[in-house]
Amino acid sequence: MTLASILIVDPDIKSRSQIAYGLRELGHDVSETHDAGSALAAVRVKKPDLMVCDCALPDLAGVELLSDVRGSDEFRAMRVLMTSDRSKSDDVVSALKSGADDFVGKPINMQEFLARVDACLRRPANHTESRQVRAGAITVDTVGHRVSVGGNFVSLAPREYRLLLFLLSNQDRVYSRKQLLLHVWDKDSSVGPRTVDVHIRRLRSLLEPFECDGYLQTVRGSGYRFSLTV
Amino acid sequence: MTLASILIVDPDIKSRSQIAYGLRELGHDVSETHDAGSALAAVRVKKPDLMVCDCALPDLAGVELLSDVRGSDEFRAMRVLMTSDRSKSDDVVSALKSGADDFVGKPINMQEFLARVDACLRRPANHTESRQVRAGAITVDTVGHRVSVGGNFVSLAPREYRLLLFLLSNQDRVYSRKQLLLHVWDKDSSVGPRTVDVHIRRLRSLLEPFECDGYLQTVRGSGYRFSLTV
DNA sequence: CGCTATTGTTTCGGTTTTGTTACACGAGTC
DNA sequence: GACTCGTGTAACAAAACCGAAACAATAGCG
Repeated sequence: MTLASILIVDPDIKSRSQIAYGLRELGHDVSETHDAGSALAAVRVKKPDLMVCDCALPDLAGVELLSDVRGSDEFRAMRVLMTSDRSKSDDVVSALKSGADDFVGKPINMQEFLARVDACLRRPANHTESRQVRAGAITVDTVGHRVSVGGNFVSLAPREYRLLLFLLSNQDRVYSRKQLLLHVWDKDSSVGPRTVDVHIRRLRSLLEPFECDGYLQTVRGSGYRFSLTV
Repeated sequence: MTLASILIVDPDIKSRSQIAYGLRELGHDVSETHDAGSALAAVRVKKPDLMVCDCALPDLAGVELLSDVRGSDEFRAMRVLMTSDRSKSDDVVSALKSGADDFVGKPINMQEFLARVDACLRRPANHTESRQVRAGAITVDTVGHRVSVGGNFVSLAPREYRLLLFLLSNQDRVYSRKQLLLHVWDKDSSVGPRTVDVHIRRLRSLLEPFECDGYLQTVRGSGYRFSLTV
């Protein structure tokens, strides 16, 4: 990643333009915003490789913006380098703990800053997707598309997999057949509601050898629910 | 990585013991050395997860020790955090450029230091462009573009090689045909998705004599995956 | 230029998956 | 207890999907 798209979030025009200048010198594609709101908008549009963000923003703490980004599936992989006044030494710790890739104190030493930016971009993305969804003995590896129950791999048909994953990620909630069709089947598919029953049954019989079939619960008159408690 | 094995390389007893104390407080397994020579020996024996190394060593520049480590296949993955007197501002840049994972200036702010150590350990190993990629009996030499299975060299066509290497370096992940086309074929090439099937098949038949064809797994409805576990 | 290795396409056939339907069962209600 | 509605179960047929193989196009090489 030699040339990157970088977003600077800093309310202070002076340091913002100083940073922007240094990065543009190196050929990076730089955008600038002054608060968290416009930063989020810019992130959605530009999908930058790196966000350089000050800890003190007018509308939201920089660390909270960071948490927001790390919490979203879509932008979790984006690198984030936080900055802050050197006097506020707590910021370093809280920024790094919240998942910042690096931190640079102000006033900025441009040589160091650029070296750290480079290092950030060179590194493989850190905060990768959350892989596993778990419930009791059941584990679903969403990246490897694998399901294991009590350590044994269980092979599921595609639709069974999607159904189980959906129910597992939304435990303790009842879904009507119609709702399940909406979420697990294609939105426009015209499939009879009894189809859901059949798939629930198939899932149950697959989970039965491990005594996990009870987690798929029928709610008479309403639909189905996944829950560990009876 | 909550508890780590950490090696401190610093000629100055004071800062060395200060650092060691802070790390031990957190429960890490800490060793100490004072120069590059004993550091290399210690690295070989202890295989630490992280080396904290000062830039000014009596027998060798800290940055050169870093380069040595990064140059070896065996220890490339070790994290390295460099330290140096804050006045010597060049050190930051040269350390990061040489592949340090992070840098902290002295005098050390212990809170910041520990947060940065944590961040280092949390991150996936960075400098992993190792010469060899391995999985089970399969070894891919990325420099010599050679593949051996159980000691026997296997000759692969270019595309087969790229496909195998890609899947091997991303084990246990399912890739759709589209994704594979994106990664293994050229980004804009308009190639039919079934082409992937054919290449998977060819790879399988090449691996079959060594009973490794099972590692290339079909995930019905989703794509393919390389995995050592069935 | 001609040969060969590589690469992509297509077709065919078998298997798995999937939705439907028919029927049995069982809980709740009167 | 009998009736009814909703659900469980099993069998079946259609559709989707993948593996295998044959074939065509292309590139590389002498």
